[in-house]
Amino acid sequence: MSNLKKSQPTASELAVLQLLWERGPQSVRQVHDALAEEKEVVYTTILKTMQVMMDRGFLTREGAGRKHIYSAAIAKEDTQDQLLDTFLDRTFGGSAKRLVMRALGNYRSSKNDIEELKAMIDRLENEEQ
Amino acid sequence: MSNLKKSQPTASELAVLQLLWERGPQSVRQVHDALAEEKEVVYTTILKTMQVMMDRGFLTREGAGRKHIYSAAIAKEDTQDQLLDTFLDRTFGGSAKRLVMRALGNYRSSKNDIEELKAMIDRLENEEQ
DNA sequence: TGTTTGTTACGATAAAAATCGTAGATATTA
DNA sequence: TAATATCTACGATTTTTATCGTAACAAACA
Repeated sequence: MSNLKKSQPTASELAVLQLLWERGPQSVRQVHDALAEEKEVVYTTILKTMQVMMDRGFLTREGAGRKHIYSAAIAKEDTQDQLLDTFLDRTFGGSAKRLVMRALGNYRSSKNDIEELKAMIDRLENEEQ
Repeated sequence: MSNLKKSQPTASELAVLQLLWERGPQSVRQVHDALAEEKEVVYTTILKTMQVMMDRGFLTREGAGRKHIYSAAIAKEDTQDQLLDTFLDRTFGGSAKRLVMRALGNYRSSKNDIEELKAMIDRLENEEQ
């Protein structure tokens, strides 16, 4: 059984990925402008980050003329799952239950959220064999 | 409204904290020996880490003779809450619901876990005004 | 055509985190 | 007491992450 930890995106890389997942393929300029609204940052910083992400296999790109258009090369769900797993170990000693209870306790849920949650629980109960 | 990000413990620091939260006050030697079971690491690395954590206000200590006994100076729950909040933003775009659904989907829950979860949901529903 | 503007490549630097080695003091024990 | 073992303090180094500046080139356009 392989126990290799796949390398995971860093915080800044994740910010880029979030954007690409949400808005689809983007140029460095687009990513920069969007991120710069949150926090001042120089264009080439984002460029460099995205070039590193290419090397790490997190992004692909297409050269449309002189510009490049970047896309996420790793799936949102897989990535989130891996990060969740790491976070769970580090912070909650691996207990998903504790994490869930805490999240539910700390953040307000709408009526709708609660309905979905109930449905999820029903599914879990039925899955059990 | 203060928007200051309190500095949060790093991954290695969290490993130390987990131990102290779980087992209570410990010497560097004890912490080192426990952590070394997981991953080879030199004694002074842990010592240094814990000294830094003192500076950062994450630990306190008592000098019992020549040895020091360290305790966690920050509360487990508070710390977990802050880390959860950061993680939620970074990885799930701030959506607690998505995080919860994912956690429930990915990790097996015992009958007991599910009961607790239902109880929690009932509480949430009643809290609503 | 020549000037301005936008883009990439890439090294350099800075900042943050993790790791280690050595020196000096104290305790233990042979 | 002398040798050995255990600790702490602390600087230094390494590793990882984040940030930036400059050069080269192409595109737009005055």
